Amino acid sequence: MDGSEWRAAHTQSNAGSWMVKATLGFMNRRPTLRDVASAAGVHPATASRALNPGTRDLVNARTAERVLRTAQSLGYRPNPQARSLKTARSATVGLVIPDLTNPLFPPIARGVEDVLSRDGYSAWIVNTDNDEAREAAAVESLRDRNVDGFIFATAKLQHPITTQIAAQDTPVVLVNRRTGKGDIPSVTPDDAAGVTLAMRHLVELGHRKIVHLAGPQTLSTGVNRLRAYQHALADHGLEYLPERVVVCDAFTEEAGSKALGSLLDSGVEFTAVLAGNDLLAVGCYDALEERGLSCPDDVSVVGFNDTQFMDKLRPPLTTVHIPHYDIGAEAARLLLEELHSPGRHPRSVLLPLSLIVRQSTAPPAR
Amino acid sequence: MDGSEWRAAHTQSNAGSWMVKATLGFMNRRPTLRDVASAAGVHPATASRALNPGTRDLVNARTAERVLRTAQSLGYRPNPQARSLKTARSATVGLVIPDLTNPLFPPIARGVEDVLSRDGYSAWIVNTDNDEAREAAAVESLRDRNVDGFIFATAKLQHPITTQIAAQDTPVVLVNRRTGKGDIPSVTPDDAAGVTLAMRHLVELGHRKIVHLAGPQTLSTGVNRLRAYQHALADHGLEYLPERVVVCDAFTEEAGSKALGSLLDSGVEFTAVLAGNDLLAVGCYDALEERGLSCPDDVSVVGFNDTQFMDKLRPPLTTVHIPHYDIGAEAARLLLEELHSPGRHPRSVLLPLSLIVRQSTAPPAR
DNA sequence: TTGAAAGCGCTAACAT
DNA sequence: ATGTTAGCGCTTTCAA
Repeated sequence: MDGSEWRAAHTQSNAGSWMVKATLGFMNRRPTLRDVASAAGVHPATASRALNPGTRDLVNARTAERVLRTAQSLGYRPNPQARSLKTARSATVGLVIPDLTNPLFPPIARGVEDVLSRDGYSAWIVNTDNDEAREAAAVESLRDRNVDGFIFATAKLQHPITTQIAAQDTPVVLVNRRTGKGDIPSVTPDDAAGVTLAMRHLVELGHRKIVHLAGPQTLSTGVNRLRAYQHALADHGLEYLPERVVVCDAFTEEAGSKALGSLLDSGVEFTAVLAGNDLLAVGCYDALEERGLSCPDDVSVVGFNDTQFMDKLRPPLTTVHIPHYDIGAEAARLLLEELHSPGRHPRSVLLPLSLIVRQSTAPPAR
Repeated sequence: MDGSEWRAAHTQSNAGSWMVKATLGFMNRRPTLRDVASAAGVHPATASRALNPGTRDLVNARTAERVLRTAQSLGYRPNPQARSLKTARSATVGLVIPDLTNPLFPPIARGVEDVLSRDGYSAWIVNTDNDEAREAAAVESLRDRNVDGFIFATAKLQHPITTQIAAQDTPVVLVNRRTGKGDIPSVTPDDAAGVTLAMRHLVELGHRKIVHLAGPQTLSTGVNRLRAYQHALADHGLEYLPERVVVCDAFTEEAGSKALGSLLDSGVEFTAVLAGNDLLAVGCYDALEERGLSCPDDVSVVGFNDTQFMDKLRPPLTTVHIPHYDIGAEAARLLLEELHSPGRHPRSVLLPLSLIVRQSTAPPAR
């Protein structure tokens, strides 16, 4: 049977329709399948078959038609819990997000939802607040609710939870970040390519002393961007100096401010900063301002992600643009594939990105 | 029985625990209540009573203890769908949001989730994309899933959907916006007070010609802030000129840019803008920049909401700060009250706010 | 092509 | 204090 029809069958809104009946006194509860069946003069099993596109052709066309019309006129809507109890599926997907207030994630969530809903699925969004215990609890709760698959935006290089779930034949797709082994399908920006673009831009402006605020080295984004920074230095014939890298313990404004602050105060020489992401870059702005320094006059800054408002900052942030919405959409597509034909062709996708040059980068003063 | 205990009972994470059993070959499916019961040597009904804090005292203390331990050791987790099917409750609340990429809403959602989860409830977040049809579909889908209540961040002055749902004795709380009749509990910022603060600030700086970019007049926030603008003018002995107001059709950057653009191009004189919210204010920045004008040198701008990054704009935006997280948290509290004791004391809450003065406001040039 | 019957996992009224 | 029974609303064998 065609799963997508099965799910899409009752997705259309009959909003308020049974309420009309209720108000008119025909019925004071939601109609059930039995109600439809008896109103149509058939057995509930027949009504069920008629109502589900996948089994519809097991029933006489005229009967099916009659059942459909009856259901429509009663404003019947199937009870997903009952269906799920019976079938052990739920047409629902868990979307696990580390922090919804990070502007990177809402557009990704939108992409996920749009693609899923086209296929009759919905997303259950949970926030883990970057906390492993909360994540474990949230995931258990989603499992309890019989979600058919997961999309994780919380992957770490070592992330037992995704491994466990994937091992249980529950479809999983990672988004934005990957795990270390790379054995789980994922949709991420091409971190290395992004850093390459950013570094070339800085070098072309004339920068030779470029520091990197690296993200947590427990995350693929943190590690990949750091490595790409090192490679870019080599490619441009520049020396890699360990003191020019600070590893931040979180992708937050505060961590960025602290990291750049420590560099500025340490006497390490540099004219440009490659920040691990936009929030770290915003933290750089804070650190510079606190010390009366100017961006880009004293220091150039490049971010990563091109999140909302980065074009409105002072100064507007030069950053690597990633296709947020598409990342989510593509992740949902991979998951749907996996749901429809398990194990067919798992794969990981790197999405292309581009450098957006704004006013936070300029040639070095000297 | 104590509902909160009932729900909280199995909220703790046993992550992976039954998986261990499965791996060890004791069982290859999730243990059910029957499994627990038979392992503990009692009838499923007894196990159920023992497992639910609210009915626990109906059963022998030692038996209860044994059932609990058995459940724990098997890694038993109740199936919420089965429970919901039986009880017609779900310990779940629908959170209806117009647009998750508007930075106003994620912190509100966090507040909602935190308070709900403390009481064993979870939130189903749905995005309506400001579209009535999508909203209707989403709400129907939540109803299908037996949510116990709703929190709407999408209220319009005329908003049949909330009225309908509230009329069916489903608890509803509005957040950020209210409906026209004001008969549904709500938690909103004190729009009028906020505008009063903002206007006083502008007047004290010396502004006399202040325009207002009003939000949609279908929304309480749009209407309340416009009215408060008019009252503030009167309070300060300033004349209200209709041409100094532009009503925007959405709270978006684009609408703000268009609105201020039309004012600038129309020749209407003004030295300051009271924007209906931060996104409209950001739109003002765009319009000013396009015309080579400077904020605050040529025009002062005040926003509303103090959303993320408004302190990092160029120039940093003077805006009315509202307690985002608390708004969500308080809404969840009201809903929980309503859930626990329906019809006890419905009420609406206005949360206090404060003006954050930054660099987008300055005395007028002349 | 349709109906009968069973059961997903749980709770609650009733009986003991 | 515990067991019996029924049923929430649905799907899916199996039988006719």
